[in-house]
Amino acid sequence: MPVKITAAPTTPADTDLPSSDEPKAHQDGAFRRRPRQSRGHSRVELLLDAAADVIADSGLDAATAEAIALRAKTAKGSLYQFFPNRDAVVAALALRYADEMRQIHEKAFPMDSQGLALERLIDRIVKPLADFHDRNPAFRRVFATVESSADDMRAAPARLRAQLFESFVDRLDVLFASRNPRLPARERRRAALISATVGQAVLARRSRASAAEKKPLLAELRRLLLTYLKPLLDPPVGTIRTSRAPR
Amino acid sequence: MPVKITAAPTTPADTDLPSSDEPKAHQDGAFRRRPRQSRGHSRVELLLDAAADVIADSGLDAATAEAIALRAKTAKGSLYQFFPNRDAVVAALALRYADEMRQIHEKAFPMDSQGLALERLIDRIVKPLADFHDRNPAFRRVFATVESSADDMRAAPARLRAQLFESFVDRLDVLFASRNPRLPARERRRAALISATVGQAVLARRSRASAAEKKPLLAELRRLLLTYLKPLLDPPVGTIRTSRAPR
DNA sequence: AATGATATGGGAGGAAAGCTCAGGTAACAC
DNA sequence: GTGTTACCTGAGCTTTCCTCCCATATCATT
Repeated sequence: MPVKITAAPTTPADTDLPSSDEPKAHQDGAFRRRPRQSRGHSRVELLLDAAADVIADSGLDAATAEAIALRAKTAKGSLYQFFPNRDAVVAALALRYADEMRQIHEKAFPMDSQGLALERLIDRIVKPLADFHDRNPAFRRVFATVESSADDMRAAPARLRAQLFESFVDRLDVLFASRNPRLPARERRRAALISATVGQAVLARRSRASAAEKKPLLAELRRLLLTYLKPLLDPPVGTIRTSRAPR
Repeated sequence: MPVKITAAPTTPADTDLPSSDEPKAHQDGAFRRRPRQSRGHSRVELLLDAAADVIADSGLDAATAEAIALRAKTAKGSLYQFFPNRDAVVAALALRYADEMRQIHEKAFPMDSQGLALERLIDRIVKPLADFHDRNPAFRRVFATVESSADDMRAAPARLRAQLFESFVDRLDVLFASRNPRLPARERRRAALISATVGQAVLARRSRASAAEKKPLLAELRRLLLTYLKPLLDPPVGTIRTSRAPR
């Protein structure tokens, strides 16, 4: 359903506002008030889990404040205790996903890539991402939001996804550069972009496929990436696959 | 009874998608009342165009009945004259897209594929789809709706997209079979699925890319598909490179 | 030109979701 | 135990947007 948020009166009598220093950076806007007791922390986690469940089951639009609260076995009021509005819940969930995703990326890109066969390298990156999708069925949907949406809160997941994707492409770019320094930069980046796009798409499709098809689809993705990247990264001796200096 | 669902298109003789010569079988649900004067017809077109504009500019959620009517320089009441509800407008738009898309598919898959080089074949399919994306910036968004959504009307675009995708995969499947009859069916279908997924994803990304990158991205997609499909469709050794008369 | 059929526009009604608030309970510090 | 602060609750207020209605305007046909 179209959900527009209102300017939100925001006339809270006092609101322990900035007060002083703030080590937090981005999450400042995501919370109305940060939880201070363990009870509060776990409630927030509960709410995020509930949101993920609802979204996985019935889609983003079904994740109304009411539905989330209900699923979390709590009251709507509690939700608004910590979150300024409904979209902030989804944004926070997106943040949680993004964090985990970033960790996966961190791990998947080894320093010592040089020694690895391309095949192993692809495996090392693709596998944990597939697992992540399996573990988080709501992930795809949270980040399925499209870019525009003038609204700031609403656009948060899309922005986050763009960032995440960007940084992933950057990593690929660096990796490719280290494997084949003779590959021209533009071409290299394009290959990184394509690889990321393709990987994302096939993984998304895989997560909707029947259990029996999951493994073969993953294998096929590997093969696809391998045949695509091989000529770029492990070029046949003495040839560079570009227009310049064919030799 | 909203939009008719016919899964399993498989053969090239069905084309059961709504075409204007059918009185009121399928679109009965999509229209509250069909326009009978040219004025009404053009108003409907105007409304759909307006909806496409709004969606392209500000996303699906922004396309409220009010916003659409405003953009079309008409009144909400007129909208409800023809459409039973807001979602029906989007559904109708989706239908319009699906129609055009189907025509493109029709044209892109030639009967005489046998004689064509794989490279030309890919071109012939990919190019018109890229053009379509360029012509219809709202397309991606209309069909971006995720599958769930218990609502019948709401889910129409997603169903339509699934159908369209399915039929596209079917066509690829048939094409692949004719090019390499020795390819096992499951493997063949998987290749078709992957090809379609990948093509879709890269085209979607391309439509968001800068003007300068559009062409190279398309070229890269072609190369990707070529290297992926080559070993499957034009197997290196012991192949039957037949056009007809396989034996 | 008359007259019925069709189309238009704007506003009322109402449902659904967002959000608030006053009043309560739990946790923690002393 | 007492005080303070953090948290919880859920009925209800507000907003948004869908949908209906109907007076008025336009068309189409005799």
